[in-house]
Amino acid sequence: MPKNPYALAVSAVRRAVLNAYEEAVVRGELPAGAPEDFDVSEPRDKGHGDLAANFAMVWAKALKLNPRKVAEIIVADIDNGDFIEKLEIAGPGFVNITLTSAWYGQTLTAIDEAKADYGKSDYGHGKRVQVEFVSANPTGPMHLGNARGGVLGDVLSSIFQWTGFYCEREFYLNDTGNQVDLLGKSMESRFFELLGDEVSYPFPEDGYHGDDVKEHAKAYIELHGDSLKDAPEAERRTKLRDFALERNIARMKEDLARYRIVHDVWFKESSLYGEGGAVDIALADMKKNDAVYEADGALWFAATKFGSEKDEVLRKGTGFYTYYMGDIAYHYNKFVIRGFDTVIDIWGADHHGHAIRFASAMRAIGLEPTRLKFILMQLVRLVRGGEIVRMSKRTGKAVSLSDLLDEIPVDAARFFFCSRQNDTQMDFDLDIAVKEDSDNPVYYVQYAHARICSILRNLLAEGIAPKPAAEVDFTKLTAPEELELIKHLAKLPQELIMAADSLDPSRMTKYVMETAATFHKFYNACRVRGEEQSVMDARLKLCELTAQVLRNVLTIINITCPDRM
RNA sequence: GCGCCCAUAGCUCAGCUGGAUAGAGUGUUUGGCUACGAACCAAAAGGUCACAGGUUCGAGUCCUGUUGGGCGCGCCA
Repeated sequence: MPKNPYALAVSAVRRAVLNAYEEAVVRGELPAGAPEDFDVSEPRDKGHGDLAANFAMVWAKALKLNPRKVAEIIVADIDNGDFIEKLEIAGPGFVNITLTSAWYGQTLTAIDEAKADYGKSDYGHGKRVQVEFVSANPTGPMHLGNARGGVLGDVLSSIFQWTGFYCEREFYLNDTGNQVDLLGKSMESRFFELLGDEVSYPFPEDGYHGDDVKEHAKAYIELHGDSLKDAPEAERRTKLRDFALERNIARMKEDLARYRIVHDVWFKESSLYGEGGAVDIALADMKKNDAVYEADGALWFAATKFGSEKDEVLRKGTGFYTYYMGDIAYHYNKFVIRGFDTVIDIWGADHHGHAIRFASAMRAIGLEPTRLKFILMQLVRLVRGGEIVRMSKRTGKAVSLSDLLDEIPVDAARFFFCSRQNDTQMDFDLDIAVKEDSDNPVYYVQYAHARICSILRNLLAEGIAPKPAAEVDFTKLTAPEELELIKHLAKLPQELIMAADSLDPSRMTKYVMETAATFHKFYNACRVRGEEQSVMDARLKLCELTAQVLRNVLTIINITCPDRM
């Protein structure tokens, strides 16, 4: 498994401090009873060293001593080990730590050993995680919310895979229920229209008015003729509905593939129903837990017994199950039947009420609610020329994912949607996204990579290639810009772990932008070509490894990493 | 009415889960290529972190209230 240089430094510091404390207690210099928990992290201000520890301030209260006094005692007798160069007491009692050149060298060596795997860890210990995302209604084209959720889910899944989880990407296909029936009715109406009968089946008031339905109906007639005209109504609607669904699903898969998203599983809602299906099993469980009752001709979930504010209908008076029941059965299937340890559902923020209510459903089927996590995305608004864009110019309907991809490159779209935290509302500025220059952050990052490739090419043309890490003297790297860059590269594995913990893929775009910025600063401060041999070797290696890190992160975000641009 | 989310520089956003003098990008002003890619870098300017309390060594970050914006409260999905 690749190393995590940042975590190694942090734990080395922590161990050294705790050891020094134990010895101080034995000598009677400090009282026992200090809490073990304290923070070792990178200080905000770079002038405060590579790492800073706050143990003195955390302990001061418990030990009834002045924080600076505590710090002095610990620092006076600490064993520096391999990684700590020096410790300084500062401010109210912070201890600032400078790391040794050995640590910097080991960091670069670790990256060189792991290469395309650098960043990976076994943090997840193979735990099974499922990320369900997009799950767009198959009654029409995907919208911008799906575009945002698509990238979030896709990148989050990659983050889980990089941090040692087993992760599947899933699309929940709502192929049954009112909305889909309405699609069947809309198809039926278009079908008769095309056959010249506009009166027998008037278009449903709340039907799907889009041209896509007309096209589906036309295609059906071209393929199968008009035989359905005389078929029983139910059969006709079902056939037309399924035909439209299949075509919509195929189109969604195409659009998603174009967007570089491939789901492992497309799970059909309809498969939950029927004899012995997940609905039956989950319902039996709920009955066992005394969670259901009948009233007013409907079957109810006694959600108030499980923490909700009001009860919910599971089976309507019509005999059909509600979406809620389907969703309970679906999650029963995920956890109990398929054995996922954790499930992440990525939904639009308009579903947050449902997300909150779902905790009681989890309890009712005997599952710990925290195993199910929701990411609720706020709305996306398109902005062009300072104005909010509501409709697509071409179709007059809401802007769809494929409309968006017609207009801007996939790299830019993915990077942009991944660059904001999911709980913020976001404005997508088309003017910037469409620009292929440095205003667009994705090019800033790609430029850094192309620039490094150019350096490597130029030197290779002169017969100079990067050497293996073991043959490079990294102690030659001493400039602040060099050390900053190495420190930043060291953080990738930890950054991935934090992204997995906080379910926040935007950390990766932030990280890679900072990687690019840190490199550009180094580039402007330090030359590679023409320096003394050992310095050149070290800097060239640093360039090569920076490019490697950029590639690894861009692979996670799944955007291209050009050698030239 | 009740519930969830949000509010940080003119604009778009960070702020490492409570740390030291609140940071980037963009826009404005200025400087840096006969030297590895100037799609870059450096500097200046720009702030009552919506408002008022509270918690503690320490609050943009946590708790309460207020204001303003988004969303939700169905035998819809």
